[in-house]
Amino acid sequence: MTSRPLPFDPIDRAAQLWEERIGPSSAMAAVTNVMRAQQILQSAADGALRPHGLTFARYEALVLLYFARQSSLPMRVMGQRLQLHPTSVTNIVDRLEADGLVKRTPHPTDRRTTLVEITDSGRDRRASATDALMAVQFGLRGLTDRQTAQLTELLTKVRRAAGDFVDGPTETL
Amino acid sequence: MTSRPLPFDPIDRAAQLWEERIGPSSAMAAVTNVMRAQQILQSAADGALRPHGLTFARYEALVLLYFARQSSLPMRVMGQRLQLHPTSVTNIVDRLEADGLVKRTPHPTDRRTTLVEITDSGRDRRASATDALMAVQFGLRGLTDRQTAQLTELLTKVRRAAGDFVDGPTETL
DNA sequence: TACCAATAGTAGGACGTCCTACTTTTACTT
DNA sequence: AAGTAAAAGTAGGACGTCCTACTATTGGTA
Repeated sequence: MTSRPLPFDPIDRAAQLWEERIGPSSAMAAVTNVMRAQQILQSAADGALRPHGLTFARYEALVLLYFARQSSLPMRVMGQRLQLHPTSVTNIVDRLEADGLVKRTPHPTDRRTTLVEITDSGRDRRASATDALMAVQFGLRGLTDRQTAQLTELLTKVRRAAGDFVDGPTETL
Repeated sequence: MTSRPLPFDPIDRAAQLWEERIGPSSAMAAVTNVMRAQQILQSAADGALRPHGLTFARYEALVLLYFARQSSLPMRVMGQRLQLHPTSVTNIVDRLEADGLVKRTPHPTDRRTTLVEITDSGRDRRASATDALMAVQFGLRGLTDRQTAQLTELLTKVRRAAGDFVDGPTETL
């Protein structure tokens, strides 16, 4: 971000000072770690996607539509699945549509709803972008598969506790 | 973000579809989890700080200056410690200064350098903001202390692998 | 000493995220 | 049937992050 890497971990350093001068708080260090890790992963993913004219946010939207049965979804549903504010979905779809990767179509029965459909060009782009992302492991390095799964597990707990989702009746599939 | 929580975990769902249609990739789920967890924590922290007129980014800067020996640091050093781009530091300091929480002063010997010093008002604000953040555990819930430490450990590995810092000669303290 | 590279910080712009406010359409309730 | 509440999207704006480009200053070297 600024130049050479520091010869020490600034987050760990801050955690130590925090403990000395304010008091014990494991949460502080964990939260700061999440913040910084997110930035690193985002940057790595965006870097890998840049040659393909995508950002990670747009890539996720593209994948979501690729997975959809009709290759299309209402904007509202996209927002729910991607956990994004409606205005963020508008923003992302605007850009994807400007690039011809998706197109908006009216919902057949509900005139409030706008369907977003992935185009052939969008499918191609998703494929090549996926290759690029997998080539760099989504920017995630330094963990074994087991540790990666552990990380997912811990963060899923956090998300659940935050009310991000509720374990429903039967599914999950 | 959009309405009621989903009755299933959208990230886990996406991971399943990913595995079915693209192939196994534990990294994808982990990265998405980090992204979303960051957003949740950021939102919680910002929410707790809003009544105090701060964001988490500005709060971190304030704490950093509070920890500094002379209560002041060059902008460049702030960027290194907070792992921010120089222009982000400029942005944050601009806002803190506009609120009277910090002030810019010239470096005594190097006229290129700008020192940022926390004001008395800034100290007060940091104290009350810290109380607010600790009251909500920095937005982090759902983990035991042990799991929180584990999360920190895993993410530190990720950051180290990304070259975020290097274990220097002797220290860490 | 004189020049040229490196360093510190800022300006302007792109993105993505959120929020509030607004329009249109649908659903519910009386 | 009418009227109101809820839902779907969008517009405009605030923030924070990055990037590129630029100015001012310092440091190193020929």
